[in-house]
Amino acid sequence: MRIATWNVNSLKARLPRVLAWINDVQPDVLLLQETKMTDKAFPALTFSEMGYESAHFGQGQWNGVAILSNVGLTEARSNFATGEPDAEARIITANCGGIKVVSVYVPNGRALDHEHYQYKLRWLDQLAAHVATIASPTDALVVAGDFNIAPADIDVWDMKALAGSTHVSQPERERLAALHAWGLRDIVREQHPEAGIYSWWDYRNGSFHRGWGMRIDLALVTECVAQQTRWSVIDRNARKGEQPSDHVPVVIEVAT
DNA sequence: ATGGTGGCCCGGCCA
Repeated sequence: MRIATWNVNSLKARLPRVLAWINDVQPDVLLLQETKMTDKAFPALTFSEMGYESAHFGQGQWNGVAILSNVGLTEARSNFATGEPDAEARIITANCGGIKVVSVYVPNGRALDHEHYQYKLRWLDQLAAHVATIASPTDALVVAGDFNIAPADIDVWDMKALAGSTHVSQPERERLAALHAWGLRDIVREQHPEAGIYSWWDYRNGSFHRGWGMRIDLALVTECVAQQTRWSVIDRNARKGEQPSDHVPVVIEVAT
């Protein structure tokens, strides 16, 4: 089963590229983030014609997450399964072909001294609670999306340039470590220990061509999924050409 | 590095 995650930065603006990418890569399950549209505007029929069932948790102008699947899609659930429902559309869960998948769009945080950063940390705590509520570490589970966290220094182009900013701070990295302690593994990093593999580059300053990127889009998997992951890739080519998202897809191939 | 792009929807917010 081929499972992918992609922050598309507006599904409306990105639809031609998303459809072309699906035809090219043929994912079985595709997790989307930042659709930036209402549920009514979500092109479910277009995906249906391509053989995918879908579930969308939209908000409109901002955020919005979705799951597409051609191996079945049941028990779709928007928002957190426990605690206070989040006010924003950032997480959706479903069962797809025997694997439970969660599409997440973690808050950006903006700045360490910003109120939004505290929201990010609280949101990550809620994510940990959500995961523990919907699954156990022995289940087949994939939690993937835009985490807005670079797990380690190797995941950014220059730590000096990012000193004191979000995405690399210790408190958010500790939240990620808590997910690992529960039983989720960063399978892409395990399979690709080298430096310089990024999933996001700023639109500004020619960051992509300068290699100024970060690996902030993650596919976290439980042990049984990790053992079955044949290969994984960050599809850097998706950042090239006309009207790219600033993020690229992350793909894992899981034997079933 | 800190706003030079790009998305939302039409001046400013957000990433």
